[in-house]
Amino acid sequence: MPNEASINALPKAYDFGDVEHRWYREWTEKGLFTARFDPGRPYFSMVIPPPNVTGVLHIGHALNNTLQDILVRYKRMDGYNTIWVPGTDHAGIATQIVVERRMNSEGRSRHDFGREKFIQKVWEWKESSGGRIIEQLKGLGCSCDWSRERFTMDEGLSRAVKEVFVRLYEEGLIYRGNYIINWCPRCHTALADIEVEHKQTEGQLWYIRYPLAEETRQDTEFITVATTRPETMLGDTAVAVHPEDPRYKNLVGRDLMLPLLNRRIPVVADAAVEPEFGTGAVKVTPAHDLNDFEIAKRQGLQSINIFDENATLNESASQYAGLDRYEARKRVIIDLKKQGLLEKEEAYDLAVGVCYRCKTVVEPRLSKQWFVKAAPLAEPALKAVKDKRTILVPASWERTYDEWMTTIRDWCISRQIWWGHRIPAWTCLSCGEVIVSREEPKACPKCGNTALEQESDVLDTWFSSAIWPFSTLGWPDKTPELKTFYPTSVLITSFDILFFWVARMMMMGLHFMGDVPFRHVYLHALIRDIEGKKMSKSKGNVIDPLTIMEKYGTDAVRFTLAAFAAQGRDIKLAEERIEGYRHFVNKIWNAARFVLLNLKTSQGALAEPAEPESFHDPSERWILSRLSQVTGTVRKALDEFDFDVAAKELYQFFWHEYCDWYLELAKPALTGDETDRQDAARWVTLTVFDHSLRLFHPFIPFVTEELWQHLPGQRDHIMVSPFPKQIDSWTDVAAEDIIKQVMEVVSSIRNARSELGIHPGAKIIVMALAHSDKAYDFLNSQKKAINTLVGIKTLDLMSKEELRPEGAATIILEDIEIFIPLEGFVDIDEELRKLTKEEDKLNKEIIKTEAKLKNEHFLSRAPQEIVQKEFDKINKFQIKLEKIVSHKETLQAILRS
RNA sequence: GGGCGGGUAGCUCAGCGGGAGAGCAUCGGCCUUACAAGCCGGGGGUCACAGGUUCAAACCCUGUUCCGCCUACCA
Repeated sequence: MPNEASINALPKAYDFGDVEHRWYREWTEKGLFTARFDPGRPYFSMVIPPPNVTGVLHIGHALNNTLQDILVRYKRMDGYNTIWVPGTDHAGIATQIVVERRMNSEGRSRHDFGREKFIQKVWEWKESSGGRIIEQLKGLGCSCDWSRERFTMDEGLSRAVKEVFVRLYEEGLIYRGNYIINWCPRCHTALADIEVEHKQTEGQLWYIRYPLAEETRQDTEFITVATTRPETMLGDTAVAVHPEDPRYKNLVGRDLMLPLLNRRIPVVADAAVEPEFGTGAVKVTPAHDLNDFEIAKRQGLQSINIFDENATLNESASQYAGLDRYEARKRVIIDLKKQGLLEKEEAYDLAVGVCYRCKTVVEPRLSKQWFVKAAPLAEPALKAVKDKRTILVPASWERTYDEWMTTIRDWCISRQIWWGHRIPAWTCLSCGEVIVSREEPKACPKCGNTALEQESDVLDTWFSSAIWPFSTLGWPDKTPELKTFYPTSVLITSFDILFFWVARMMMMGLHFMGDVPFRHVYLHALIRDIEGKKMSKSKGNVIDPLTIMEKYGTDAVRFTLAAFAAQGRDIKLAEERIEGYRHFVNKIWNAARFVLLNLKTSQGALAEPAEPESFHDPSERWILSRLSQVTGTVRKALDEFDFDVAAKELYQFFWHEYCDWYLELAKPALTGDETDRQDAARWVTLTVFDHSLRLFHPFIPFVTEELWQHLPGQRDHIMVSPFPKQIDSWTDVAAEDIIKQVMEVVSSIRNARSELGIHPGAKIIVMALAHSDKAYDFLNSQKKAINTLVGIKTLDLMSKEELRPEGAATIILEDIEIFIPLEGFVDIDEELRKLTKEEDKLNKEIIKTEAKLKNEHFLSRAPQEIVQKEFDKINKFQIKLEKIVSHKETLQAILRS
């Protein structure tokens, strides 16, 4: 891009269309995203939360990755060795469902293909349609090191997964066993506890009579049990009561006849039974309920599995076999009613578990699965956060993290699907020995038999995600990446996967790397619609980032997300917000046009004046002072993950200080013919603009790069230019005070003009009376500036002796009075009304302040500077009040005459 | 049942001990040669309610109430 500083190069409005692609391509081609390994520099590293390979960019991804990109761009500009490792997740269940669905639409199932062929089909799908989200992340501007992109199923990561599994098994931290797990009848697989969502549902509690077996009946005919799932009675193997419950004490040990199936089941005593609930007697279905399973273990009861993988009743349910679970429920109730065994039916709310992928109601089911022992891994992970080796931001999540880590249960990691990391375990068909190994074993090490069968289950996708921070850096090899960039600096993710992912990475990172996987974890909020509801396709309230990026530009979307990313609060997003920030991007664009127009130059960089502070105008010293402060604020905010603070500070500064005031103040100097003044103004105008662009760049990379390239001087790329630093020598309190006062005078004149209904273009005369030498000097030196900003004919300074003009609108400031003489224009009654209003307000303030100052406690206990402030305040009020009263008298005199 | 967060301008939210703020919306006036996707100006709030601590409370404490979310094996 040539450095032609010509406004002709910039159209009137920002058209982001080709700009975004052009710069992204150039950044990539020049390898600017590639990790840096310069010795002697600090490092900054992140791994991306890998999106599902089936995924499409949604607004949550857009937020998550915008925040990451802001940080990494900031750190890269600030001189760090940066790496941002991207990649995707193989998403076992989700991906398998996608591919199966395609097959189903062709009337085939995965079983028609068989395991190997099916997996091949998934890979084919992945190559052709998967990873679309990667392209979308590029569209978002993400500066990931794409040369290091990983996939959880790629060769290296698969090797890491195998290594982790084998080591954990050898250490006794992975085991296999028969337990109750959550079974999804739709996905045909086990799920981990946290993969089950609980949905509050209106259900019923059915009270069923279980008759005592005939020969054991004595005083009692039956026991009534209460259940929300009557169909599971078909798998009952006992009824349990509390051992101390007097109602049932004499029944323990007797037999019941299980209705409908007429099977004998015993009454057992178990302390887990809550006598207060229901009837105090519980039906025990060990194969389909966790509690019942525990009771059965203690009481030595058998388990009867009554469901198949679809949650359809199997042959154990005899006459009910082949029925779906809900169909079976209806039939069971009808049949019980017929036999007079249904005592009553109550409405009852309960939380049913559903699969987090497909929302199907899960079925607790006894089966043989692989588990990770959680407690030994959780303990160091818990401690690392307590010791602040990993800092959670916002810190309020620590409590939740602690809670989860201390109540954590073993993690079921086996899944009965095909797409995923197949568990590296083999069973000897001859002696039953289980062999876990990195390589496929040739023969059983115990009996030597060569007939071995590999475990058909695959691992939970989160198992491979848990090692992402080091597997992506090359583990188990000792790579330079691993050495340079682990532990990663920050993980940015959404709080809803704190348990699924963050906690498990903590466990695995500490266990295998001996150090935490990240120094900071920044947990951002969820994006909701404007009513605070979760966005979902079914509700139709989704904001699609791709659509709005196309409509408003990527920069506008990014800036909006950053500006709304306040810690600890959900983001309610509406499209209008994005539109607002598009206007802002356009404002920057137009400011650039102005700046370039006034540089009127195709020359090289502007030289910095020898001693800027010595001859600059107050407006110039003021804007440089503000720039320096803002730079400090932005840096601090980014360092503390206050993205919204940084974005809003920049917005406010650029628009409402630089554009609204500084550029307006600079116009006369820029367009005038005093060379010195012009040079100074040009230098300041350009310097502040240049610094602003760089401060903005992490937020809005495209427009800033485009504009920066138009600025004069030799230019590389803004994304690798230094991030501005606070310059203390630019701080200038005196200049800030002057400009603050200019603003006050200007605003008050504009206000009066507007309220008087005077056309803004009318070249009126304004007179000003100073009540102090300081005020006089101020007016004298700044009258040109005031003139420029208000657009008046002249600002005349009055001497104290002069009479106040009659029939003039009057503005009373602290030690300045301003008159707009407009005979006939001024409504004296209206003026009096306004003055009285202001008088009342002042009186109220004075009374309030006086009360404070009369309070001995206040005088003795409040800090000295606060007391002084109150004295100053009342002083100021009184001076102003005097003038108001005096002016009122003048007006009243006019009215009387 | 337990935990967390929140009720501040019409809307979305900052502020979290010392004179109530922003953006958007709204109303009025301006095509002022960077920008009408703009400029200038205005109106609008017992900071959920009730107590308490303090010289001083939107801000700290207690209680009440309403709204979110997370968590939980009472069948």
